[in-house]
Amino acid sequence: MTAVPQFDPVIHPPARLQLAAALSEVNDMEFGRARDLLGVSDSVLSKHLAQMQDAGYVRLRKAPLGGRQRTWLVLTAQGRTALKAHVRALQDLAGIVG
Amino acid sequence: MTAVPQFDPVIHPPARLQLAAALSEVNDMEFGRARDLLGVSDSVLSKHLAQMQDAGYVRLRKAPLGGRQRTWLVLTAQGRTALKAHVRALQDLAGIVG
DNA sequence: TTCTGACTTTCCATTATGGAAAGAGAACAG
DNA sequence: CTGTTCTCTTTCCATAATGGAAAGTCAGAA
Repeated sequence: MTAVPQFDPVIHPPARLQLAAALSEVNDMEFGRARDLLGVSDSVLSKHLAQMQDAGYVRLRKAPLGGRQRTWLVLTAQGRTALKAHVRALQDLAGIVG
Repeated sequence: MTAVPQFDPVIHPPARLQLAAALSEVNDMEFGRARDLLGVSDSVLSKHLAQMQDAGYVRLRKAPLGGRQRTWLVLTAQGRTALKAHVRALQDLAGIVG
């Protein structure tokens, strides 16, 4: 009996919403940069990424940089679509407010 | 070191965001109607309302209707401002996505 | 082989959210 | 006046989410 539109639970939480939005701006982003951007610990980012991967919204690409292995985060087409849909639902609210 | 904008924690959670948005459309709304709209129990709505009242975003007006006492929910000016600010932050993300 | 850097996973604490049930106050029935 | 009923509130509990610290993993450096 939920008369209101539901939001995507994978994307709605602040940390993941901000991450998805940030990733939508670029082709990819380094793990460490994303961690600093969100202001969370390694473990926390890693766990958020696991959820987003399970949903198929993010893909991790591991490649060496400066000798060391680094992880690059990429928003998938599916992730971009989900983000757009979520934002559209929010914009509907925006429209309501005027 | 949070480089991303923060959302209003009182308004961001789905249930309260939807409630705030719904209240922004009308002058007031009956408790029971809001409860059905959100699809939650009396106790849950009551608790969400308590948080929104603490933040000064909602005011409860008790008045009789059909003999019985009813509670009407009203979004305060402060609540409307907060909702707008929150929505604007979300629209910035929307802009990012295109 | 050992050490390091860069994540990942486990462990634990805190907080949020939700429902059921008990409470509280007002109005109605008798 | 007393007992009920209606309409929320508050309390009690259970579950899930989120976060950090610390331990674990793995590839490349030394």
